[in-house]
Amino acid sequence: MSSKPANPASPLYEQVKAHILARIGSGLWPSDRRIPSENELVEDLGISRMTINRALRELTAEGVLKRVQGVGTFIAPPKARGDLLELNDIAGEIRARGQDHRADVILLERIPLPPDLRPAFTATPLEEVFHSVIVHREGGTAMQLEERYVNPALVPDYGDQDFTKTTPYEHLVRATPVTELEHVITAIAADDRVAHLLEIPPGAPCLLLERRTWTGDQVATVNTLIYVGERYSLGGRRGR
Amino acid sequence: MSSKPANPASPLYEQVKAHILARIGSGLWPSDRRIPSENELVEDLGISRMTINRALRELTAEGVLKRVQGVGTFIAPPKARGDLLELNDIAGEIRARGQDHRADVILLERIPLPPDLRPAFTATPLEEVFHSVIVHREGGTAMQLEERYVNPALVPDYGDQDFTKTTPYEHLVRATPVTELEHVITAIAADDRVAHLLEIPPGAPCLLLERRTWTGDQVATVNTLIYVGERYSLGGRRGR
DNA sequence: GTCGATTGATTGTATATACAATCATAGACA
DNA sequence: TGTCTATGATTGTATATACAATCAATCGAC
Repeated sequence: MSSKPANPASPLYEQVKAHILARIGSGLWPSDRRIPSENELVEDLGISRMTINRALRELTAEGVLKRVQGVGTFIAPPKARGDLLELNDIAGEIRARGQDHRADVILLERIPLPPDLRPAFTATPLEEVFHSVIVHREGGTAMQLEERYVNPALVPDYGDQDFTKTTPYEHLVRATPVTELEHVITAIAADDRVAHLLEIPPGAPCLLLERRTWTGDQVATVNTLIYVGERYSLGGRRGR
Repeated sequence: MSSKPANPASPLYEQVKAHILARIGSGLWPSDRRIPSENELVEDLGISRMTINRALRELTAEGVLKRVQGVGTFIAPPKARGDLLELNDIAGEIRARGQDHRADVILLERIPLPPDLRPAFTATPLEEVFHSVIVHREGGTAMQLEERYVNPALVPDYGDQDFTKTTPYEHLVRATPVTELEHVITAIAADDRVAHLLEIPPGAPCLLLERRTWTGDQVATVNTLIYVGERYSLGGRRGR
């Protein structure tokens, strides 16, 4: 390795961090790779060990590295992402669990905007919307009932999709980049329709997630997602 | 101020952090207060300046302190929050609706750490925790059952609070600046205990929010919040 | 009274040095 | 072959020292 990192405008410890991040970013140091020890970096970079230590310690605190006393310093695997406020890709989640995902398309059609949805689309007056109802299954067991109303101006081909092969999520994420999002979560008891579609007893507790997304200044989607309480939870983590 | 902080089981810089967090938690050092300078803390605690500096630097990175070169070190104000992922102040929400808030304190005690909570506090081994159970009412109607386990090292006076006058939320926001947060949300059917405390029929759908917060590298609180599905929902909005 | 320079206080960074703690490996011995 | 101990490598912490950079207050000149 070469001598002192360049860019004297920032402190040395920051330069060491940048040096390491560049090696990670370039793929030179992939996940789980052991990097040179502190003393090796002292030789390589001609910087004091305490400065190296600070850089490595901060990258460790930031989740970029993991260190084992007596052993060495390793590139940490990328963090699993998942946040309540993000769009939920139930198919992806199910597959990530090594389970078989299946989508039962109950309905997919273009309809006149129902009067009770007018308030939701006030900002984006429409005559018609796409309406889809899909049950997502994990290993055959119903997990989520998804009902969506989609703005055809943004996704003209929504109605042509085969949602047994792809999912609305996958399609919408590409077609309607989310610039704003609002949601409400509560718990409901499954009524007869929901209980039937999700194959649970009437009255069983379900998580109801209502969500509206915008792309630019247009309402893109209005979604009602119902999860079987016993089979699903939403989680997230937020930190420094 | 007295001499070296106690508890030699942890490194000095951690002890200094705990020492400072205890002063914040006790209300001795409120928001925006300037704390003693590094050199003053060197005198007060008889520890090297580099060790003090490390403690203060880490608390700054964690959002607990803010530092101004040439001026001093200050207690950072609690961050403005207003998001699903943030702490929910049910009392504040109820009052904001112009409704009367009341807290029924079912229990508030200091207990040995229950074995089933050990995993939650793995990162912060404790012998004891504070345990509180409170029912929050809006205009007399039960809305939320709140159960909390609180780290006494961070909030030594938690057990002395009158939570009919203030709320755990108000107290904890001050005492345990949240530097990391994780949660799980799901829907449950109220069991007999919950149904009794929330005055709802057994089996009624409730939103279950389980949350764990960290202050610095210590687990601060482990919370179980149960909301009556029919009476409460959690919402949020996110934009660019 | 205003402006600029100086001073003192404080935080910020870097280095050298020392010792502690942990881990993995190699070697010795039964 | 299995166990135990010693060794070397590595990270972890603590201290002392030095200089840099920034801020606020004070002082002096105009």
